[in-house]
Amino acid sequence: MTIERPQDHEYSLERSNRQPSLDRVDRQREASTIEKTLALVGDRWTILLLRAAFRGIRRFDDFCSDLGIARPILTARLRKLVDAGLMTKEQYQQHPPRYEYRLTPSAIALSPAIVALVRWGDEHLSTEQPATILVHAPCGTKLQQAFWCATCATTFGPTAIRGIPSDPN
Amino acid sequence: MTIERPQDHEYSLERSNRQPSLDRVDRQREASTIEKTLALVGDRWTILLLRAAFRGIRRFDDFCSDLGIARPILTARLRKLVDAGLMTKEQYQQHPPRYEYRLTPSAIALSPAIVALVRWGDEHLSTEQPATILVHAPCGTKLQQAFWCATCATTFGPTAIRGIPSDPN
DNA sequence: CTTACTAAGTTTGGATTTATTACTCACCAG
DNA sequence: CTGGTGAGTAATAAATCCAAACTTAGTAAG
Repeated sequence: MTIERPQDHEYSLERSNRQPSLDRVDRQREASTIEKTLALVGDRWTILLLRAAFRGIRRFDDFCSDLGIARPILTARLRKLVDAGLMTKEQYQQHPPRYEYRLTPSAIALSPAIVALVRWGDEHLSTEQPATILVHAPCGTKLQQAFWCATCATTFGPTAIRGIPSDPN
Repeated sequence: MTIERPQDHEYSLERSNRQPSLDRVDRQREASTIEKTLALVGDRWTILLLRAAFRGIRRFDDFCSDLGIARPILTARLRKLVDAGLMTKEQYQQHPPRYEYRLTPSAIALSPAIVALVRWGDEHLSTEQPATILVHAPCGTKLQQAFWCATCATTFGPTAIRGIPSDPN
């Protein structure tokens, strides 16, 4: 009994979607958002790509040589990010048509996650001094990252987090 | 808040040297940490696995049914995480030998990144209300996440981040 | 006017990685 | 001795990755 998928190749790369069994659909409600998030940015290149974009890289060949990513994969990733609204492709020159890719506000909102990953790697995986450190621009102090409670006006660590069922009403 | 990218390649120290081989090595030094990080947690399952562990899941089959992950992949991912020191495998019962997998402090330190991803997904990818929301345990207020400057004693957003070359001591 | 070059891709074919289905192994319960 | 469970392994099918070559559209050099 084969499980032939109907062809919905909107994004060829997203087709790794798992075929839901029934209890999976149930879990869908709870977990699908992060699954969607990871389907979008959870591969080896996408975060690297976004990070390069945060560093100011905008053009196809610059991404290519900066990351060492193969061209077809870069094409696919850029297209996926553009389709997802994380980047825009803009023509910056008419005569030889040339494009550049820019981050949208939605992608910029991902920076806490990327920063957290970079910082974790620097602290737990790196043997030597990281080459660059992230600082608070106005004062140059090394950046820290924290959970923040507006009510208590305090920062806190991961042990003080709790997940509660959302109560929309 | 303006959509100002936190760069503008004024000081692109690293890109001045365009030698392909050198450039690669050079990039190594700067980027290898995040590349290692992503090699470890940057696939579709590992983050999901960690998130399940954060929710309290510890046993092989529970991961399996909670995530819908295939067994061989779960085996591989768990082994990778154990090897990397993110989880421990502990025998909790002798007679039929049974194991449970627990997060190490190193993995718990990843929670800001995972939380940031979950939150981003909830805000930018989800159509409906997320099923659970994360709150500050003592007071129940919805958690926020921020960059924090110890010197200025203030929180700030991604636009106030700058990367500077690290200056050891 | 032919050759060379650049930016931004696409095509091709093979190597590598991931996933799925089916199976093992050790133990326990009846 | 049959069936069930937890924790895997094996074999195979499928998707993905990458390198290198090719395309396209325009510019520059000789």
